[in-house]
Amino acid sequence: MRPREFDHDDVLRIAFDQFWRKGVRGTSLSDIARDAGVQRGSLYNAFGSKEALFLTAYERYASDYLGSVQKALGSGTLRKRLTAFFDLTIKNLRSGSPPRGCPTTRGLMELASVEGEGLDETARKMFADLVARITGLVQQAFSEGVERGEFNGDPETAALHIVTVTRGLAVLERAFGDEAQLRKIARHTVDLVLGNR
Amino acid sequence: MRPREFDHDDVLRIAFDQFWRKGVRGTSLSDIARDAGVQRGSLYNAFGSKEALFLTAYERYASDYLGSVQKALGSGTLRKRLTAFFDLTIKNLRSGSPPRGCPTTRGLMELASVEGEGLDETARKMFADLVARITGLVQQAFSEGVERGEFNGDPETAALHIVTVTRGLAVLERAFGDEAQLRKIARHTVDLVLGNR
DNA sequence: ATAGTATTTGACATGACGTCAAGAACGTGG
DNA sequence: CCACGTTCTTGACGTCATGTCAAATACTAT
Repeated sequence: MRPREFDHDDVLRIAFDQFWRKGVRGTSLSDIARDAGVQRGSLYNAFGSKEALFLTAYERYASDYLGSVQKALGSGTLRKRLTAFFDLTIKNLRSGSPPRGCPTTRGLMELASVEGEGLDETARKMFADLVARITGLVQQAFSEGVERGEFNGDPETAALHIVTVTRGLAVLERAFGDEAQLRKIARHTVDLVLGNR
Repeated sequence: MRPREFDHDDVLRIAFDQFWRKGVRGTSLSDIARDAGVQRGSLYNAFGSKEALFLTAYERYASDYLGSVQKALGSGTLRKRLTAFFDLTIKNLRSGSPPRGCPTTRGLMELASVEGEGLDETARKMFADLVARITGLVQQAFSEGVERGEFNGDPETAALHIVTVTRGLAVLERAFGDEAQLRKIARHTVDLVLGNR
């Protein structure tokens, strides 16, 4: 076996960063190859296609991100948990300079086209899966809140509402880029759901 | 002057439909030209570029859509107005078969990339403008609700929250495509904001 | 050492966007 | 009524993207 001349993980990091900044369709393999100091052909050999490279790179991100969501939602009062979750969400979609928005939401809206047979459908499932898992974690936080008398209502509906707001924040971020506004909406939402204080 | 051999508006409709279905970057001018029975060159002559064609086509949609939002939010109790607004939102993003999602949200997330100088920034402003106008209309509905004693709270914050939820619905639609779930979230949001009935 | 195998590399095919010059169709002024 | 100019159309071209392939290359394991 001839040894690979580049680091698999380095390329994945570089690729994800480019995809995040410029979108999947807006990023060419030549860009990534140049940035990584690799020949384009080597990327095809290692990953198969641009789509496959994206999926692999995104999976790394998704698993990391899910971990931090779990951590944010894992301890403290329900109010603390939700606040931490919103903080994490906003921090994520305002990361980078200039900020890059939410990779999941951006990817989902960009790739989940209608005709989608090939990648589009695979990618859609991946994004949808992440959103579903996150919703599950939020729902669990609400359920525990019910047990502790911090919340009375349907945990599933409440979780869906919270996650919907976070996805909406990802959209508003692209539209306005006003972080203070995003925080205001987040605070308002928590107050609305849990009562004013 | 040689007369144009195709209908300007027909092409805009066809183009917007394609952009909506497959995304801006996912649609080629050849596709549109074939669909419209026009030579690709004619499109360049008439509109200048793919981006310009998209902007023109989108502007038509935006102005129509803003009109229907205005209508939905224009009369009845505040609860009726918000419900009509959510109904319109969901109907819009579930239109077509298969459903095509929200063109504004999809376009915004697809095009509002970071490097964005040229089109990206122009398009971003256009999308952001529509979202801002809609927010204004919702805010006005809340303000009138305050005057009539149907609501007490900050209209601006409330409007931002509502619009955030509608943008979030556009994202969840792509992820899950479950219309009943979207309606449930919408109903829950109205109840949350206006009190349980 | 050598044979085998995976990686690299460069050439190629296809299809996208966009430009350009030449041709075609129509109004208009003599 | 005819030639002229303006606009639209058409096809060829350049560039850059994705993806494939065969040949060259550099290790590993026998």
